[in-house]
Amino acid sequence: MLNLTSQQIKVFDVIKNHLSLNGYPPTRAEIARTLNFKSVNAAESHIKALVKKGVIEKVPGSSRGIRLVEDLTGVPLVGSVAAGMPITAIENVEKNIPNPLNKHVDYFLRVKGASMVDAGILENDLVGVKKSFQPETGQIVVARIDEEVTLKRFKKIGNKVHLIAENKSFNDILIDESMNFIIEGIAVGIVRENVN
Amino acid sequence: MLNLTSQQIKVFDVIKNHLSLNGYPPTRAEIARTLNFKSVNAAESHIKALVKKGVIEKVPGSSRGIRLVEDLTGVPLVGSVAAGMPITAIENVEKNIPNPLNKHVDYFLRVKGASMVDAGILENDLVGVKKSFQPETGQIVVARIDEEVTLKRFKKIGNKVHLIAENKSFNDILIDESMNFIIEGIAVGIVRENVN
DNA sequence: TAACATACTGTAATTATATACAGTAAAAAT
DNA sequence: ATTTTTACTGTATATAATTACAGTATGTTA
Repeated sequence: MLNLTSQQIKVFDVIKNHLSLNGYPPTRAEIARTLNFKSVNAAESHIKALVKKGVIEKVPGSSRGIRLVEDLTGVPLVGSVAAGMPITAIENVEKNIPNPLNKHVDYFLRVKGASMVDAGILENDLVGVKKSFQPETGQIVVARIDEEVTLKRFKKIGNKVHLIAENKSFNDILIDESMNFIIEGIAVGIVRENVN
Repeated sequence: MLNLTSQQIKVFDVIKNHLSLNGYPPTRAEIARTLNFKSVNAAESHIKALVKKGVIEKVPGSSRGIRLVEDLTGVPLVGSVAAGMPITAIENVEKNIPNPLNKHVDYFLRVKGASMVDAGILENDLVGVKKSFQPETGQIVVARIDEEVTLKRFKKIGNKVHLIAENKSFNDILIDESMNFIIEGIAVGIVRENVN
């Protein structure tokens, strides 16, 4: 997906949007119209460039014969978060997965460790996360403390934030001023790819 | 989806398959070729009938301008199973949901009760199920005992089948000849639509 | 029993679409 | 410094595609 020029990205997005809106790809003329090209050949040339760069495929002779190479539907799955990176940085994204939850999900995060087993969240589960900075007490949140990303239950007592593990063998965390602390989002669902 | 004739179903399936294989709908000529019609107008007439019956939409003047009205992607979600019905009978299907699991799922079944909480499977979780009649010991299965559908861990000891609940307050079930017993499938994944 | 729906074949016309070729111009890579 | 890539306009053409019209035949509904 990299190495695309800004114009090529525009053309790519027109194709992508046309597909999701109409259920079939646009013609050269439709692309040109959308981007105010006065010649259909402008679209054709961009399509050739996109094919050359491997992001789309062409079916020669076939009307609307354009296919997206990568599956861009679904929600990014973040396996582990590299230090100093925003969670959804491309470098962290393993793949895209379809969203089965009937609500908005910004990303899925793979759970490390067993700190939430008593809430029915196991290691390697994928937590559907909605970006949010104002969780309510009782919600399960994705928090970042000193560059480490963790899943805990959020509780505000007075104006102190407690992060509660749902596992007797784990200690709760009390946030204080010395910590580099931020709420990344709220857990809204779970996907488990394996049951044993 | 009902009231379609067998030929109309064939045409509908050609459209559906062409979409999933190629990413765009077929032309009249492609439909005719696939079904060995000698006239493109046979396809055109069937398309008109399908539009009239409300299962597809046409975009007039647009090449390949065919849309499926119902979203047929995804996997059926079965809420509860009516007595005497096969699990995936249309009557039991709540809706279709996209499959986030990287493997084949025949249907999702909504979990009733808390018998599997110690395996991290909570009430109202959606279990992704693959149809199978030969589970291995240790696998979590969907079983039907005397018309009741239940989720348990399968264990074969000698030639006796035990269905183990993963919850101390539940008793295991030992299957005997008097029971009307069948294995419906194997759990391959979980989707939880709500976390609290 | 008439009207309508199903299920096609066959022809034809208009329009939709892909795509090549000929240019121009500027930026980027070699 | 030259080649290549990007980014278009403009023209043209062969073919892809929709869609109407004219039939034939059978089965179903009113």
